[in-house]
Amino acid sequence: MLSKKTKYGLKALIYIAKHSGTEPVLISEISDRERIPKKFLEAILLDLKKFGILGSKKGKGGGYYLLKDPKEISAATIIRVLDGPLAMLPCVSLNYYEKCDDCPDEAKCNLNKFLAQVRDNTLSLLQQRSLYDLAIL
Amino acid sequence: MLSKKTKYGLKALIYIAKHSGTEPVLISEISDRERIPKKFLEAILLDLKKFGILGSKKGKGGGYYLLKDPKEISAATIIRVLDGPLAMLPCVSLNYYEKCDDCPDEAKCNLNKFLAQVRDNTLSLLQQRSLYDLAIL
DNA sequence: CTATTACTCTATAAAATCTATAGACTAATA
DNA sequence: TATTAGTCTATAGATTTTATAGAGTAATAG
Repeated sequence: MLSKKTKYGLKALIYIAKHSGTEPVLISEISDRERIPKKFLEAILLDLKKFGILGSKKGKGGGYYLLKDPKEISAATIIRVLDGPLAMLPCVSLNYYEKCDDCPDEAKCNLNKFLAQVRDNTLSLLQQRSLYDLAIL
Repeated sequence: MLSKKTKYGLKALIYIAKHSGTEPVLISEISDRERIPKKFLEAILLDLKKFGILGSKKGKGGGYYLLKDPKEISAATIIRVLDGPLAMLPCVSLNYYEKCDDCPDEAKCNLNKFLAQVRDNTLSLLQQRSLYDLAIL
């Protein structure tokens, strides 16, 4: 399951994508409309900024805005940034790989082989869906 | 990510499937061979028993054994029993459905539509893979 | 019938992660 | 220079995860 953080982050990005105009979008607006705790949302948007998905501007007329074309931001990227690995185990993660303590030989591990298939299967869908797709869906 | 509980449970089931003979398989044998903490494994196997996947026998010559043909036990079922919902959010879960507090209209929620696709995509793979497949993979 | 074996049940608890909230601070604009 | 709006640091309650301990119960062998 996705964490609330990730769910909130996805909703916020979709909201920003839908409301991208000349002006940046306010945290408080997103918080109100999407019913996301404001302080929590601040932290989430900051994460998305650190990763280079969002930009921000302070003061009046400020807010958050997308740094890239929504078509260039994949669902896989967003979920990875907010939720961490997509893979079901660290030993099959492409971006957060870690060896299992208990596994003597990964190449012979049936679970590893199976979960690598699951990863490929999930990834193929999440990589081809962009924020643009999510916003118009 | 899957919990260690689920990972251990899957490994244990694969081990039992591979070593199904006339005699049940000992907890301590699985624990030793698969390097799973014994007391933790006891609890996990008990869960799998409560759900009807495993049977057990006490005393000498006792242990755990599969109650069904490994071909009849899907990966989806195992993961649901041990890890809970496969869906990325409760609002798209078939077996553990729960409405979002913050969502005024699920039918109009883009995230809901998208994650329902992800669920179908994952499910189609997990349901067609059986414990038999995992054990021979 | 009793010793041994092996699963069962209840309780407990440390550690990690998740879900926030508070408040002072900084930058931008009018 | 007042107001607006994002930034940063700290903290903290709740929940979940990952176990461990130990007494109890059922089955078998001899």
